Amino acid sequence: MSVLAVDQVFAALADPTRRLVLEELGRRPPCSATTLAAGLPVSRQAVVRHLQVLRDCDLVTSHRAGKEVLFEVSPAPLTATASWMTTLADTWTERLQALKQQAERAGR
Amino acid sequence: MSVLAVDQVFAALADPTRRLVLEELGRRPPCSATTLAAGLPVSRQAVVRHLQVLRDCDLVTSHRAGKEVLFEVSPAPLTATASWMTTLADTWTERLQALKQQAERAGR
DNA sequence: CTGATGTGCAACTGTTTAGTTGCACATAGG
DNA sequence: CCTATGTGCAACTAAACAGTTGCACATCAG
Repeated sequence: MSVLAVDQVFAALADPTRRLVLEELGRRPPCSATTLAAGLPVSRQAVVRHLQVLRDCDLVTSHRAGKEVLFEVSPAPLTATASWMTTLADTWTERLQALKQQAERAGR
Repeated sequence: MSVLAVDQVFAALADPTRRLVLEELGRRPPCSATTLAAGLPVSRQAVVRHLQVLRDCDLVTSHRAGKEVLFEVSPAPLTATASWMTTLADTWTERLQALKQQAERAGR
């Protein structure tokens, strides 16, 4: 997963309303932006823009069905970003332990 | 980990400059904002504000040493947020699989 | 063909926030 | 005591962004 993609996923998940859209979409069968907006405290256009952002980083997928566009959650980037974070955290933990051991040797 | 904390961690990591500060701090021994700013393309004040944000969600810790304040990475919230994301992704994956099985039964 | 429902696009507003600069205060060293 | 260096606080600017509203276009039903 590229760093740019991680950047986009973080930026997408940083907004509370956008996470709300994502969670609401996760609770439903594939549905349109209009249907989704009916159960949310923002306008349809706002939901559409959020869905576009989420689609740009592949957190949702969309396909036309007749005259409406159906959206669906796609959890793959979430998993990838989570493992990226875990790797980073592990690296820092190792470095911190190395620093502490170094401090112990110096203090002895 | 509370949802509010997850919110803060996402908001903190969403900014590229702030991730740069965090990564740079992870590569160094504990150091001050002034030292850190010397190796970054932004002013000291900008670094200070980023470090305050990072400290608000416990991604870094700080302590006074004489006349300077030393900062250090603290990976715990990162690990917690990563596992939160993994859990969410797993939930959605299960729901998607349930929907597909339902579609198969309906199509038969 | 006509009306109804749904989507797409553009302009506008208000708010948030990253970044800078300037200055006041505190602390170590001569 | 006095100067260096480092930190903390406040005001200001510029850019990004969420949200809204209005209107044009497309699609299905009668």
